[in-house]
Amino acid sequence: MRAPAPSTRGRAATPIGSGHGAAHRYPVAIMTEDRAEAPQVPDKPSLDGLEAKWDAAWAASGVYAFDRTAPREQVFSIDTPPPTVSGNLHMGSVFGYVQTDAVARYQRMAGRDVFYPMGWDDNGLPTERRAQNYFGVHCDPSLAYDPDFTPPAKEGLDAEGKKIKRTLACSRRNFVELCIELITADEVVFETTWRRIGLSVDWTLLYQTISDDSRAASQRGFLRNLARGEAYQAEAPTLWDVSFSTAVAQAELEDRERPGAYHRLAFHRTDDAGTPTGEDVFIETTRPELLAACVALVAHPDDGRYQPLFGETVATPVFGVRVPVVAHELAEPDKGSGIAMICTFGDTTDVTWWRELELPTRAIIARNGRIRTETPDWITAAGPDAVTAYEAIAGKTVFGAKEQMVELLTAGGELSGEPKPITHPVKFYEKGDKPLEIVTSRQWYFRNGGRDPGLREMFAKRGTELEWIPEHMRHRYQHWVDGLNGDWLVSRQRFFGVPIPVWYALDADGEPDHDRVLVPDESALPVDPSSDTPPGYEASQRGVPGGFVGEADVLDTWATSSLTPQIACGWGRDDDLFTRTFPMDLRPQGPEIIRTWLFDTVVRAHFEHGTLPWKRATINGWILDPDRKKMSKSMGNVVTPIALLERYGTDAVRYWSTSARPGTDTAFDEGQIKIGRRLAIKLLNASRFALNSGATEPDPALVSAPLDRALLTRLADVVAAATRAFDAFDYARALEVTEAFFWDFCNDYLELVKGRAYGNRDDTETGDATTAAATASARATLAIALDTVLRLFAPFVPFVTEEVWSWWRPGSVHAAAWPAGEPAAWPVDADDAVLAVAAEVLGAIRHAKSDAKVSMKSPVTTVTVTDAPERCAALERARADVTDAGVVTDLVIDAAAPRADTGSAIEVTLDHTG
RNA sequence: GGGCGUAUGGCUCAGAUGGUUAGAGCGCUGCCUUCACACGGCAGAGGUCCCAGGUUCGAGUCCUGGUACGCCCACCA
Repeated sequence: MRAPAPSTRGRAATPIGSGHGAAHRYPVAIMTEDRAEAPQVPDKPSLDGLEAKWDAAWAASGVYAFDRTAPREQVFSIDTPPPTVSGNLHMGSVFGYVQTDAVARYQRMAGRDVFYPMGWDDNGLPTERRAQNYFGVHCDPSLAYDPDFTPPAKEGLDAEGKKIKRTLACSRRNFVELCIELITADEVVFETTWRRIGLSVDWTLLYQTISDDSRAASQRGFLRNLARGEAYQAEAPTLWDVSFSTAVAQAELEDRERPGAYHRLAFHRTDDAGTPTGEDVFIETTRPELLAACVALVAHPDDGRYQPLFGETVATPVFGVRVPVVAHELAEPDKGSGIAMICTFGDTTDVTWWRELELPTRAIIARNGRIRTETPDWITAAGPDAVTAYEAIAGKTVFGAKEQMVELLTAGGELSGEPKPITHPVKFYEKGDKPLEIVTSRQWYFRNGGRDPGLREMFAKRGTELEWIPEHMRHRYQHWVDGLNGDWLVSRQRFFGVPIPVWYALDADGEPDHDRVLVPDESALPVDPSSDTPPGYEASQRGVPGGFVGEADVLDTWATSSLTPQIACGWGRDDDLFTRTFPMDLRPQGPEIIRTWLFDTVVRAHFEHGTLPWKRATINGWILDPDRKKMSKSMGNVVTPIALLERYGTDAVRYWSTSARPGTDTAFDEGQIKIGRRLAIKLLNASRFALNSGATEPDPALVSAPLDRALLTRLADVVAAATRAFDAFDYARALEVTEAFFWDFCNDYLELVKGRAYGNRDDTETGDATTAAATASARATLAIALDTVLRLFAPFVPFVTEEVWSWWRPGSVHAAAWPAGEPAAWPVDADDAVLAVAAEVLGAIRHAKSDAKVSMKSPVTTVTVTDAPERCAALERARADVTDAGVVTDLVIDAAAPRADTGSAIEVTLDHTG
């Protein structure tokens, strides 16, 4: 029987590396010679430089290239999260991406054609922000394009090398050009950085979310949604970030605890004629600056204290505007005074009340976050005092207006007591640093079930169809879907993004008619409505009565990101590729973007294709930030991935990442990285030893010694366990079982067979007439074990395994077959008792030597082993190996019942003569 | 306020369907300058398995109720 050839996959059979490992040499050549061509084992193997060497080799050989001819069932496609191009790499990214890469490498070795593209998420706010800081500019879309525009700064510094203080306005087109200039340079660096972590992505499939293809896909998706009625525009109160001057979606919110204060304000009851009766109603508010925007007071319908007031009107303090007192279940009797003022709009509850109670709109906050400067008519109607009061706050920031209002209230005796400081959650845009305001504006929305229970049910069902790893992560999806309270707002008043591909017809007065939406032909995509012309119009009609105007807004970055499966798989661009890769097999991602990226992607695929976008999602855990530990700041030793990669090597960092269970939060632990490095070094040295012992021919037919058969028995179990684990996407378990085997292999088996493998055992003394066969058995077993272990480790530590592989094996280990099927051809015994007992006895001998404080190499004249008969029999079959490894002259094996007190009785009598 | 997750030696973590003296690595201690590896090897010490009840012949493992931490969601008066 011959060794099954490691099946090197056709496309990857190209020799890689430097001059050895030629594919033609195997398996033919080794079968015709006594011994394979000598492996090229360095005298001093080292991890240094392996990353650069093998990254280049892999790129040259195309070992990770996707084979576009593979049928769908053979393909494993991965929807890699496109990282935001930021110039540096975060620990969390390394963590998650490496875990996915291990799965990808397993799938590839297991025979799947892995479609594993990478993308850069370069559209959107982060890039805008960086362009502003880097070039010292900001976008003013009202400006005309200046072809000769020169930004005032580079790297945030002006011509004299000083930090710029004020940014210079430029046109939208100039601004976009600068953004692209920035990311183009960054992405070159970024790719280099990312290649450093050894992802087996096919870099020729790299995409950008701002590229023409992505913009076309995003716009096509939008237009299809529009045609089917899944996209619509509406004038509605919208969460608004005042510093970025853009609307934001529910998914982009976060609460932050902020200090505030309850102000107790006196509203005045009036008689039918509007004359104050002298009775006051007190409400408590944290936002007195919105008093001018008050449209009603509200209390719970069952609240006896306020029931007499329902239907009455009261006069607001300071302004004297008359507002009704209304009832609504959302009002909480035990919060504050139990009655609240409704403003347009102080918070989202106000929006609910305003909508459900059909209250008027009296907005006073402008989009820049300041109080509107023109005096509103309802203030004017309230009289000259109200106007004077309003003028005192007009144009002020929210903060300034609040101070002013407190003064006015105090002056009028309408502020009861001192404001009571509290801490309360305030909504922020997750990327912003000022509280969100709510303004009314026309925006575009995608339906997502937030306002349609039937559709919400549909998306909930999609969530149950998806396979979640770990399983409990599906709750996060479910809760998000259950908690949706509005459709997905997708328009953004930003500049560097995918333009919403529509125009509006202008009426005879030159005003846009938003009901007459003009759309481009799909073949014209991508379009920019600010410079392109809608079908049926001339460019000269832009902005003139009867002509058209382009939509100025861009799409939410998630509106494009939610199409990454379509973008990567070539939807509408490469139908052949699309049918081979979509729906995808795997979406790996972080838990924090289930509500955005994952959910939105499900929504888009459902609308567009009527399917899930992928079969399953793996959700990685968090890294507990080292900043939370006391060390980093005070000690000043902030750890960056790059520094760790340089210090310990990529394989070591990958080892740490893949040690963490799927979906499990993990504390950053540099110690674990050191262990990874040690493992990599151990792989080099153990391999060197095995190969220098003549272990080059992994031929199971040569394996005869009981100890060797026992080792392969255990290895077969390890292969099976690792395969099972990987099939369940539990890479960490696969690593664990492989690693455990490897250390035992080094510490026990290697020591036991050392002498035999070298072939330096003396026939006359051992009385072993079959020394040659025994030596060949040891060597073959070492070769099989090494060959197998390298492949089992390859998904985790790709560099060191490839290095060792190149010493003696053809092709790339990453194109080699996963060894799942090979143990079937091994001479495997029913159990591994021989190895277990031999290792135990060797351990006992070591223990005795350690207690005696003598060298492990010091000779022992007599070792007496008393144990159960079957265990003694097993030991007998490895007698020579044990005496060799233990440097024992006389091994006495005494078959007896194990002693009651110790169970098994291995008794070692150390009788050393040195 | 609701949901999810986590709580195991100094540290980081394993411990399917409950079953002999609870495991690993790091760190610590002692020993071995061993010819693959001192970026090594051998050995040792170290644990009320968060708390309180319960089910069971038997619970780290199941149930109930707490506590602590993390994350997500929730209408910011």
